[in-house]
Amino acid sequence: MKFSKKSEYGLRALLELCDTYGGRVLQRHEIAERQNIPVEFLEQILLALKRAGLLASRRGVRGGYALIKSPEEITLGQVIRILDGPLAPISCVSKTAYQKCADCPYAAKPSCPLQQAMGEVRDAIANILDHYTLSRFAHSK
Amino acid sequence: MKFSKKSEYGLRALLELCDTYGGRVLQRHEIAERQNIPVEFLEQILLALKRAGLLASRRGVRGGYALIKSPEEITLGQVIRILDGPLAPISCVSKTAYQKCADCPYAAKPSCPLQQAMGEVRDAIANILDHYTLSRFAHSK
DNA sequence: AATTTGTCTAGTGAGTTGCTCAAGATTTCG
DNA sequence: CGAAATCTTGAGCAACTCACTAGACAAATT
Repeated sequence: MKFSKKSEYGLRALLELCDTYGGRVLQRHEIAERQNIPVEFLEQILLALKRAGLLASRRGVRGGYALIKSPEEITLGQVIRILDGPLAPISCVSKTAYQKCADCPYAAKPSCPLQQAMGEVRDAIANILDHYTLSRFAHSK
Repeated sequence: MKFSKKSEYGLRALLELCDTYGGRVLQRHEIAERQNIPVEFLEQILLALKRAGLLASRRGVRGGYALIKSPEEITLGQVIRILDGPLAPISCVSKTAYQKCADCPYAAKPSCPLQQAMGEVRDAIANILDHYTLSRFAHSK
């Protein structure tokens, strides 16, 4: 039931990028050094965030990465879903990636007893993470 | 961010055992068949729950497993922690298995920005799962 | 003693995690 | 233009975890 290093690194990298939002770009090695993240691994993360539309990048000598959405628009939930997949603790209660359980004897019946509890957990997690924006961390370094 | 099959199977097995609580014992193959769980895998789960004090067992001809705590006393949180480990999404916010993050630059400083959010998530999950007892599912088959 | 159960330990194949490496594309600067 | 700096892409890999299997063993019942 843990988040991966990928999410953790991704969030820490975004915290750095928040601090220079609107200003200069940051290069991978700057972020990596400040946040203590293996640079090549960080790169994959930054690229995933770029493909998801959170970051822009420029190659070449004065290249680097920068946020293209404002910190108020980016939630922890978004970031974690990009890097770690759906938040739901079991897929039969996921809203973004629902899947019927294959082997559960309750799957066919009107209501699975576990589904209700797990649904509540999913909602609680999503409620927190989808309302936590990066701006809430700004300059809290 | 998912729970394992182990937890899911464990909870489903406990639902069966709730139904016969106070009455007869259930054998592994009965539970396995009804809940569609590979019997040898289920066994490991039942043994873990036994070692944790939730179940008793008897060997031999009329052997089997039975709950030794009442369904009101067993919470989903307990079960999941036994089978899946701590609930916290990152170990630096776990109450049952705290560990300082090694590489995080915020680890030393008074407050890590992510820790607050993750702590809230942990509390939300624990609040739900530690208050959901097995008795809430009884006879909802 | 034979059978039926649970107990324990180890193994195993597939997939994931966390990370590394190397070749290539793009931009800037001299 | 050419060299250097940077991002880009894709492959590879060791270690681990997950979900399960197998087999020898212990105890209870008949």
